[in-house]
Amino acid sequence: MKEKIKLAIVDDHQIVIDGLHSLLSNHPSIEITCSSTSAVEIFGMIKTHNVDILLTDIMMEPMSGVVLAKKVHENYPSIKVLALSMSGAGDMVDEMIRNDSIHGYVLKNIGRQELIKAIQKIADGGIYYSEEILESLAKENDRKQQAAQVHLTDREIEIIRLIEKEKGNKEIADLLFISERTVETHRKNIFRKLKSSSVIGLVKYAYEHKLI
Amino acid sequence: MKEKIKLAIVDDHQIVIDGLHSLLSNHPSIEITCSSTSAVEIFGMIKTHNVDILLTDIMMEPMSGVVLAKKVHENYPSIKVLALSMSGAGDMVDEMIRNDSIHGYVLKNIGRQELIKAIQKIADGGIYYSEEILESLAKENDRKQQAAQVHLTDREIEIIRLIEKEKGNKEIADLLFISERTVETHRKNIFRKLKSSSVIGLVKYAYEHKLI
DNA sequence: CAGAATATACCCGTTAACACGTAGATTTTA
DNA sequence: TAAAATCTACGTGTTAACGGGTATATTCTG
Repeated sequence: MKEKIKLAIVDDHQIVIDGLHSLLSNHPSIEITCSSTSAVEIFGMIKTHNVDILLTDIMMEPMSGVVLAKKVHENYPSIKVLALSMSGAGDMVDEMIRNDSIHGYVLKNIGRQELIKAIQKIADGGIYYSEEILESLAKENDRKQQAAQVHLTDREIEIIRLIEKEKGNKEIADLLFISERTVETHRKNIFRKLKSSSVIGLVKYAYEHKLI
Repeated sequence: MKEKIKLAIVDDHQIVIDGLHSLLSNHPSIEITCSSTSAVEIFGMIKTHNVDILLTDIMMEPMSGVVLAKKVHENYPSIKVLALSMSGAGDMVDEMIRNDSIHGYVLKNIGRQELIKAIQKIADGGIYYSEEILESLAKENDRKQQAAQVHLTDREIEIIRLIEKEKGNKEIADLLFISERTVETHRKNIFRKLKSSSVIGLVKYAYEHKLI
């Protein structure tokens, strides 16, 4: 008999964890080794638990699944990540795929069969993206091509979105695990590119280009 | 032995249904008689299935849980409704409680114990609202009362528009032939009224309320 | 007419934001 | 492989922005 696929689950809604648990735990080739409602906590847990695949929600506070996936990929490159999302929030998918931090992305309206299929495919070294995700990925690409006229990088857009949420430089630095100086540098570069000189210009740009 | 509590479940995410199913189906006093990912479908099903309590998600397309609960209450007044929500989207809770269309409201980060407790309490003719809901309900009330009092004066709107045009306090003062101190005072008053603490909040408010 | 709302104006203190530089490490692209 | 872009990071300043007050004249409104 082959080794079971070892899963870690993180989702800030306990009920979803329970649901996934019940759905998957009785499957012969799948084993859930740890789960948590906190991204920070699960990051600590996968150090000591055996984990092949991390099943993570995307929209989580305070640490998003995007950030978690990246950290996991950097620190435990052998662990695969399957992202779960409520809606096809395509914003971040693209970035995650590019930096190889995730190996699959599915919506939560997925069925049991498809979910297991996705897990097995990823465990075998493959990738899995649901139809809806591929669609919204295409849309996101269109949007980016338009935004390319002003050449804002992914990182810069990420920072604009945080600025728009009224985060200070220090907060942004903490959220992205970078130095406050770096945030200032990004901010300056954004100002230069948008020919603006205050956050107001950024927010206006974000609204007009539907970045938010 | 007492009659089992008969549940209907609707949530547009199959995974949540499966989760709830697994969580509740092995409970001795609970029985799930039907479930669906469609509000329309479940409304048809409860006609022929025995249902004591309808467990429904709030954020659903195309028919929201709010509408569904209301229709169920009108057509089958004996059926109790327990609403489930991802986040404490307090907007609609208030309305639902007022027209008696729901008997309970919990967040999806609820645990198994609490969920069962809620179901049993409602089955016994009681009501159940989770702490978070009660809190966000209170907040929502505050927000509404304050929002009703947000009467920005003409002068203040004039100043918001200039701020949005990236004018500094000094520029605004010169344009309106008033002192820079006065502009600062207006700004402070606006902040106070909008419960914001930076220009970003003002600009967002202006965009959202089509002041510009 | 009395109270509320509005527009005006000032003081004091803190700090986050922004200007202008420089520069190494990594990744992408030509 | 060389060049370009991106992300990272630091130093040194200046100042506009913001929080906390107080206060007066005018207009609106019950």
